[in-house]
Amino acid sequence: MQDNSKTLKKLRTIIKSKGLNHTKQREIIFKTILECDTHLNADELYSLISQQYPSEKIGIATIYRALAFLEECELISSISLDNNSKKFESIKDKHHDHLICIKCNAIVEFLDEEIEARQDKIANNHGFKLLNHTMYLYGLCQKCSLLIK
Amino acid sequence: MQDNSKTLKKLRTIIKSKGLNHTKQREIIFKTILECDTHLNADELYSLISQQYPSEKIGIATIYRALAFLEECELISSISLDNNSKKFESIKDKHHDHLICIKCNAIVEFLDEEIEARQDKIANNHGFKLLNHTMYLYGLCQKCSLLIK
DNA sequence: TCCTTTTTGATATTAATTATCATTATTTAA
DNA sequence: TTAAATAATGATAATTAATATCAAAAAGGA
Repeated sequence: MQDNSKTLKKLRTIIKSKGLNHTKQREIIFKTILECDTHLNADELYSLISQQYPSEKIGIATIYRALAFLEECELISSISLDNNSKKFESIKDKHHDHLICIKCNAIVEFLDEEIEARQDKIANNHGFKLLNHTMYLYGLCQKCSLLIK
Repeated sequence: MQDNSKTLKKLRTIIKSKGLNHTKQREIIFKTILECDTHLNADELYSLISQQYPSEKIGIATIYRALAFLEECELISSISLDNNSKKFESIKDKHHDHLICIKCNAIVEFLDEEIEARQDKIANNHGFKLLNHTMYLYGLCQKCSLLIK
């Protein structure tokens, strides 16, 4: 079982530092994203929370608001996919890049030290101080590749 | 003045090979994307075409259909942006990645064969057939780096 | 507790995209 | 060239993700 108490405390600290209120809803939403090992969009998150916390009755608007807030605080990150919906994941994991199937939207996370090093070098060569990057590889996963042939 | 006749011919060939009909509308839409040097979304394309071909009265549904078709034929490519709209560009220019200064928004385009090769390898290792990718490196350019220190 | 401010939930609204369908255009074959 | 068959279009209805509105509820501080 994972321990997210530290990350949840971070959320509380950020909320307080902004002079905002801690709420059950924001905690549940963030906790659910932390505990989930796949990428979720707003609707999927709404369904999941409705199931796991049936007594809370958290509205879909609150989900959207919390997602925007958490992303602003850099506690979660999002990807815009081709099929018109944004998917979110927590930023507790180490940095990684994404391999995305354009057919079934399967997402594989990976990290390649060689590319990371090369990116640094490229930035340096252009006089840039590299701070961050995003890399998305789009293609067909094995299963979809076979279906198409 | 650029010459897109070859690319337009390619469109005709593809259409014929699929047993479909060549139409004025598809030609105008593709031609407009080819001639435009910025990224356009469906609505921007609709406005542009309405201005440039006022007598044609091409409907917005036709724009969407043509965009989906052209993308399927790999004659254009799209990016899903954060603000809920897809932007399109023609695939005539050589592929490149982007280095972006988060301070002054300067953009440097680059291509690194080593990374490209590595990306292919990574996709293969995960059973993916790589079709496309995007890579954005964010940082501070030399000038902004100095200003901040 | 009371007061002020924030947050929520229900729902209306907006905006991008897709579906429907009658009409028009294109292609092919006679 | 013309007729029949099929594909494509344009107008618009429908759908869907996301945002805005607003009264009611919850939080935090005095």
